[in-house]
Amino acid sequence: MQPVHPLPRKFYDRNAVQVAPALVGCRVVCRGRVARIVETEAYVGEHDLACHSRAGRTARTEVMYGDPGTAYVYLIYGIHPMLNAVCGPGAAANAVLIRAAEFVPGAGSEPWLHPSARGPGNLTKALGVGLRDNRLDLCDPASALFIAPRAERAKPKLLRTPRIGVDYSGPWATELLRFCEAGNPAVSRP
DNA sequence: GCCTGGATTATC
DNA sequence: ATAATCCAGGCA
Repeated sequence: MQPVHPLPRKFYDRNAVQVAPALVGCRVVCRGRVARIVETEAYVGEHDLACHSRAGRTARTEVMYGDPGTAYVYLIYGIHPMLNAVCGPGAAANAVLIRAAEFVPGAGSEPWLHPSARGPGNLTKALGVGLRDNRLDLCDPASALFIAPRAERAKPKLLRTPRIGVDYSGPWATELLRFCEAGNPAVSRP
């Protein structure tokens, strides 16, 4: 078996709208558990009214201005950690939210406890991603958390839809910035 | 300091 | 439809 190696920093050093579709099919590796990404969302910077960096540099968003390829993990509703990958270009404060992934048979991961439990909160729970993982370098193979390229050759068939849960963001609520693998049952919603 | 609300989920 | 649960961000 080839050692699974992380995507390089340059992969992330571009707009989230480019990175988000490219991450579908890639594998999240967290402390020995592996999951194949099937759903992502792009948050495209300060002008995006659904993006946390709309507030500019703050204690929370500082990580988004750091190196592309850094993990941005935050707590939503006081309950669920959300996993993001910081994108660029440079310090453009873009990020991709990893919303759903599927169990990979024989890849060292365990099946999800509840196959019906989907969505970004359940993903972090299943993988063991927590707030302590905020600011981890996703490009470091020694990192407890990183993302590896697609195992399969073919690019997944993608569906493009508005993002989930951003109704407050006015015109940005309808932008087609969510990318799902077509027909995959692990996607949080059709 | 105080107040509001959220990139969600499970349950009624 | 709504509670759970807590912190970031805005404003005083």
